[in-house]
Amino acid sequence: MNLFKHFKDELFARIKSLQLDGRLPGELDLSSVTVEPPRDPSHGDMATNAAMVLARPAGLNPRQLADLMAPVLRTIPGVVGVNIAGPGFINLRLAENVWQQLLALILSDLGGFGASDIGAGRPVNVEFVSANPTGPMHVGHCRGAVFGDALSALLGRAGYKVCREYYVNDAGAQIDVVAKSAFLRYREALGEDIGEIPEGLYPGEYLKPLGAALAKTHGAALLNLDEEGWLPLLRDASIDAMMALIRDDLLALGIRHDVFSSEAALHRAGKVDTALAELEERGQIYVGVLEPPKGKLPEDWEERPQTLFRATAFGDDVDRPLKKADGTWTYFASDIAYHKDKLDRGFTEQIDVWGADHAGYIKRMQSALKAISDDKATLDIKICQLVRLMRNGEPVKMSKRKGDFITLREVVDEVGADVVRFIMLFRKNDASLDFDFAKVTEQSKENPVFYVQYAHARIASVLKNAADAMPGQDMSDRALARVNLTFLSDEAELGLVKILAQYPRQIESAAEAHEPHRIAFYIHDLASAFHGLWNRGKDDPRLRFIQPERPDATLTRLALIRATQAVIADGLAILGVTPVQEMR
RNA sequence: GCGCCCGUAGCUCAGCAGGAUAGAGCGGCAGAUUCCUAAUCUGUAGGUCGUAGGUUCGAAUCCUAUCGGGCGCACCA
Repeated sequence: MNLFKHFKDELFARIKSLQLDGRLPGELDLSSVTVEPPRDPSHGDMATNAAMVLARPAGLNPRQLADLMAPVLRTIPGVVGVNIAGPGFINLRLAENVWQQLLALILSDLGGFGASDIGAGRPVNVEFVSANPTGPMHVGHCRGAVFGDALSALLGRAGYKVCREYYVNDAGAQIDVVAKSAFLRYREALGEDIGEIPEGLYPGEYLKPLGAALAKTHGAALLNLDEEGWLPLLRDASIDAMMALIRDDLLALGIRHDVFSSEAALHRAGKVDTALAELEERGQIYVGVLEPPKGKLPEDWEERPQTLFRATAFGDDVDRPLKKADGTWTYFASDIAYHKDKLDRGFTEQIDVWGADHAGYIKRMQSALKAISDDKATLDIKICQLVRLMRNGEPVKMSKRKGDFITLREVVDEVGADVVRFIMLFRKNDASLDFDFAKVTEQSKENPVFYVQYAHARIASVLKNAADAMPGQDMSDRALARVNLTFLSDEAELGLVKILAQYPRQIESAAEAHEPHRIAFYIHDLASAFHGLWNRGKDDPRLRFIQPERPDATLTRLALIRATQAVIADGLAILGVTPVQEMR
């Protein structure tokens, strides 16, 4: 239930009636008219820019138009005051019972309050993580994983039919490297002394269990084969084992994908060939020579003709190679096929979540989807910036060298999935982020995870104390939804309801912008408003939530904080963070 | 050399696709605990929104240029 949308609909109806009366032109574009909370609450409860936006097409100045509209807006049920301010804002003040009814409505449908239908059941594909199956996930993957999952949940809440997808890069040369590394571990498991792992192979211990498993199922049989013989088998086994590791890591963060798409399968099914043939038919592929990059030339640069995609025709800066020197498809080529595959599965709205180091590929990928879909599909690519791990105020050093990188699992084990998730989401995705092990587990308001959790737990505690103080009183959600709320008129308490009222529009705008961090900030604000209210009871005992001698007032306030708690929990659920009932 | 991201209070960051006097936390200063968890709250000081132009009723937000920081830059994934 988006109250702002409700009043916007009412506003539009009033504008229409003015048009029918001939007091406004019949043709007006209302698309940029907004109804929002004013920046300063003293201005009113809702503000619209209608008079400013429509002034020119209506042939009036904003103040004149506002004067024309104001009397009509006063007739909207629930509006008790209309005033015109600034350059032509129209501010609406709403009756107390609007807020009282809204609170009752929230309580009658705690889970459904934030839900929106702006997605209208449209399918959207969110591809995230997509780490190469060469080992366990490391911290670098963490942010994209959490972001993608929260974005998916957010879109789900906004009425989209979301598919969480993982693209398995199981076709490249690095798979051979894992396979060969695993083969060494296999020999090791059979008792051989393999010595140092050679340069260029993966030295990680995580391949040992795979080696042991292979030794168990195959015995020494694989030793008799030449590389041609064992490599395919080791490839498959490695991919399976590594994906199992990765799924496990993801599960530790509470993440589950709906679909795992294999790059190798794409090739086997001939989908790369058909996708590229389609581009070819459209004349978007040609053989040409690229200009060498300006500035410092790559060591082994050679000027030669290449098979190129005409990316420049779709907004990219240069045309992009589709074939390597040896004639095989580039990664980009199979990525085109992959995005076409998603399109063929019905996803005209696609979102990719990438690390910052891939930012340079955004334009080409969007160009490609534009070309292959005939501009019928959209691809938004969200970039997650670097996370810097900090310990004792110092960045944690990580080198690519043996064993010296921090895994996702280590971080989750140390601070917990909830903390990891919240911290990752308490920042805009394209801003870099310091993750300080000490700070994120600190129990103080400086730590936003704690601060929000504390608000939730505090409410749980009040509800428990209330039950003790008023035995026999029904305090179930259903009972609270029927509480007489006409007592609710305190400015600060109504203020909390007004913040609750914004939740649905926060969901909608966050979903539209593909920015889950907005939800994190919103519930932080909500928690802050609650803590403020709580503390008023310190100064004035009559403002405490629990008033044993005044059951009506108590129930009213319980209703208020229960709704607050539910919205916090709902927001946390989108972020994938478990709300706690008590702090420890 | 080109492209992308970032530049907002001393520090860390928001700013709801152009709106009213630019917000929050930390840090500074001044306060609130016989009482629902003070693990919290209240007040106060602090900003030429990197700089310069432009677009219009109106710009932190859009456009151009410029400075500073990060990332990427044929054939790896």
